[in-house]
Amino acid sequence: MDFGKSAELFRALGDPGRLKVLALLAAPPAEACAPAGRICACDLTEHLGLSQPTVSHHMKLLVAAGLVTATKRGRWTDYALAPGGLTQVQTLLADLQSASLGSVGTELDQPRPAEAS
Amino acid sequence: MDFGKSAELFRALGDPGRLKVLALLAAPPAEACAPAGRICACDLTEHLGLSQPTVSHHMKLLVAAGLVTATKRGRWTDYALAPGGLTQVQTLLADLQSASLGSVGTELDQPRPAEAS
DNA sequence: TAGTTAGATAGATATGAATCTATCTATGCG
DNA sequence: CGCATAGATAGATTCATATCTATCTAACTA
Repeated sequence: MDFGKSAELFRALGDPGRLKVLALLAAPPAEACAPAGRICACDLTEHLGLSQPTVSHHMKLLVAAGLVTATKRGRWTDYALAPGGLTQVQTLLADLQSASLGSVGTELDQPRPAEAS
Repeated sequence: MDFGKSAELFRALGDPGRLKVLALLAAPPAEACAPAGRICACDLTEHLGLSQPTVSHHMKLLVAAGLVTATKRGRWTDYALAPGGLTQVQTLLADLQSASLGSVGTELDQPRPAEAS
């Protein structure tokens, strides 16, 4: 298990707004803008009560974490749950719990610059 | 679903060192100090390669998150996985994925002081 | 083509978080 | 009881992160 990568994934889930996005995407409300099963970025600001750049920032993180997909549609961007994204998280948890981790002692990546100083 | 509380739980998992602790506790190595199935705080600094106060800080977060239990044994403190702790995380994920969330629109707690300003 | 709109990006700011040294408190031992 | 030890806490530092305003880029429309 790559603790560094896993930690990144959990950190992506560590914001209430981002959790709300995922919940919305799991059961997308019918909106006029987006095709069925997706949510248009233009609707997310109201759902989240945050400014447009903030929403964009959060979505960027979710996409980078592999939890969400973004599809451009002209001016619009539609977001959807990435297939297998949350399942990957569940797998990480299962692995963590079963400790099927091989040589645990050497698996801690050092992704932090501060540790290099 | 309480997104604020859930986010806290995921944030607790969002550090590679803390993930490593959980993995160690899932399959505790046989140490001279701790009783079987647990890990003594005195052994964690070496496992993690961090200073004692840093380890203490991390363990405090894991205990507060309900993922780990701490048991004083004289001068020593033994840590173990909290029963149902990681299972709770799995449940949150399952809930998130199945979107059995009731009225999603009102569930975002506002735990952040910055939002009050 | 000029103007409008959607959404990403840049930059600033305030807050949060990981890490360390130093210190304190509790426990154990001679 | 004085000293040693374990581990929590305090404080400082550095880096990360959430949020906003402003701006840019791409797409659309008249």
